[in-house]
Amino acid sequence: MAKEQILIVEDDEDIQQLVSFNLIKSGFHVLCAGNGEQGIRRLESEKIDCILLDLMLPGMNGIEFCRKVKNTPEYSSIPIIMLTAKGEEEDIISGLEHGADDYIPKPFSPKVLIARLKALLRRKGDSGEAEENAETIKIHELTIDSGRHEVQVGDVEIKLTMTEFSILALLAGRPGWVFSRQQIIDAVRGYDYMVTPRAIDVQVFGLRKKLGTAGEYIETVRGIGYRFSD
Amino acid sequence: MAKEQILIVEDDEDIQQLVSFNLIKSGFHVLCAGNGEQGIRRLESEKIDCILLDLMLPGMNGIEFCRKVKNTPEYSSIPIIMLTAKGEEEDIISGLEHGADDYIPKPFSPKVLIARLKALLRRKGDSGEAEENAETIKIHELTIDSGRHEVQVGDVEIKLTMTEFSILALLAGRPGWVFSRQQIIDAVRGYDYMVTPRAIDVQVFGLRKKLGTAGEYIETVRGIGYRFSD
DNA sequence: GTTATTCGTTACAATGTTTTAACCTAAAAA
DNA sequence: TTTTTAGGTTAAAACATTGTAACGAATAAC
Repeated sequence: MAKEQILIVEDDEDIQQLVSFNLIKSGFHVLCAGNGEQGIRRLESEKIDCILLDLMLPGMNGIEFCRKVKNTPEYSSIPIIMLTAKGEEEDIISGLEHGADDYIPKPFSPKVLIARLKALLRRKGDSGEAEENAETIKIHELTIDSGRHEVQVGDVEIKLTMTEFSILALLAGRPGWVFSRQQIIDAVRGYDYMVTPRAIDVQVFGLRKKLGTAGEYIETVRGIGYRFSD
Repeated sequence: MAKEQILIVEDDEDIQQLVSFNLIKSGFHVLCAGNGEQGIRRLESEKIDCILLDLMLPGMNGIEFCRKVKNTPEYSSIPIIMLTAKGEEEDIISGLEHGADDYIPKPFSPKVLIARLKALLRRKGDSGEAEENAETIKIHELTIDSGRHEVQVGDVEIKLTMTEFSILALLAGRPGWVFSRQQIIDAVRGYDYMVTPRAIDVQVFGLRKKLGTAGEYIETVRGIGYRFSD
């Protein structure tokens, strides 16, 4: 997976540096903004995966920033973690009310920060992909159960590897739709995964073999890619 | 369904407020008590659907409160979620032994709290008033008693550690379902607990060893995680 | 304080999976 | 028909995942 970009909106330079240092050390890309206006501008120009937001800001305050982000459809799904000082309970509540996803009370240890950040991104990631996961796909005599990672042809269970399973689930999830080899790679291994497209052919070959006659549902579209027949 | 009434027993006002706010936002009715005695009085005067209980309380402590509630037939079916600080593992076990239904380690995010609470109420709701004990899982020759933290293979009792027990209960609670290592960590240690996923392998190894032949029910799903066979 | 327990980490070997590259065949284009 | 191109098939190499043991830190029990 590509490095995630984190936007820090914080006016105190020391904290900004501290946080930024730790994030970079943990493998994130970091952008900084010293106030709300600058933060918004950063959002406009870059793809941000998560915002770390100090509530006490000069100019536009944290709550306002939070509201603005969450009210902009384009950014509303970006998770926000508030960094809050003691005695800002009022603001914490207000922030959560305006759509912030979590808060970390100051002083916080870098470890806690990283842990929470990762947890949040993980949760976002899960629910994001879950949309494609129609729990159980039934098509022709095939049953594809994502929850148990199991495929059946009729009543016979077929043992598939992770990649084979993912490809089958992808194709069968949209019968009739043609996927290019690159699309399959992107979906199954993530963008920025570098392989020869031909690797997919080998996977499809194995898949067809294991599925037996049902393997014929996986059709080759010459010059384009593969699809599952409907 | 009518709004569910939640009783918060917690002496720290900040936390009380924060939790209460989030519960209200999620559509619950909330009552608060600053200590155990007050909590009992609330129970007497109102119909409570779930109790959120801080273990560190002035006066009557959390465990005692827990015991009292669970020993009163009238209240014994009310689920209790403990809010526990780090380093209270002893108390967690003790609490679970005295009938608490779940625990959430501090610091917790409001979202996690809500999620767990809803999950618990759903479980209680499913089994209904009819079946009091949804706490014991029986599968194959295994008996897993969450209430008293005990596992038996046939008639032989197996001594498991907290973590091993939780993992087993999680997997066996949904046979056939595949859990990723990360899901197991989130469920067992709380969502922002940072460990290598491989720590789960080691736990599973120990678990299989202790369970003997029954350990074979814990299946490895290569590339994904583990599951309990059904 | 000392000892025992639990849990996370790391290292290594064993095993399984995925990619590559090669060659072969079938379909389209010339 | 011949040439070109895309896809099928296979084996070997590269890579990833898992089981397992050993170590160490943190905590609880003595």
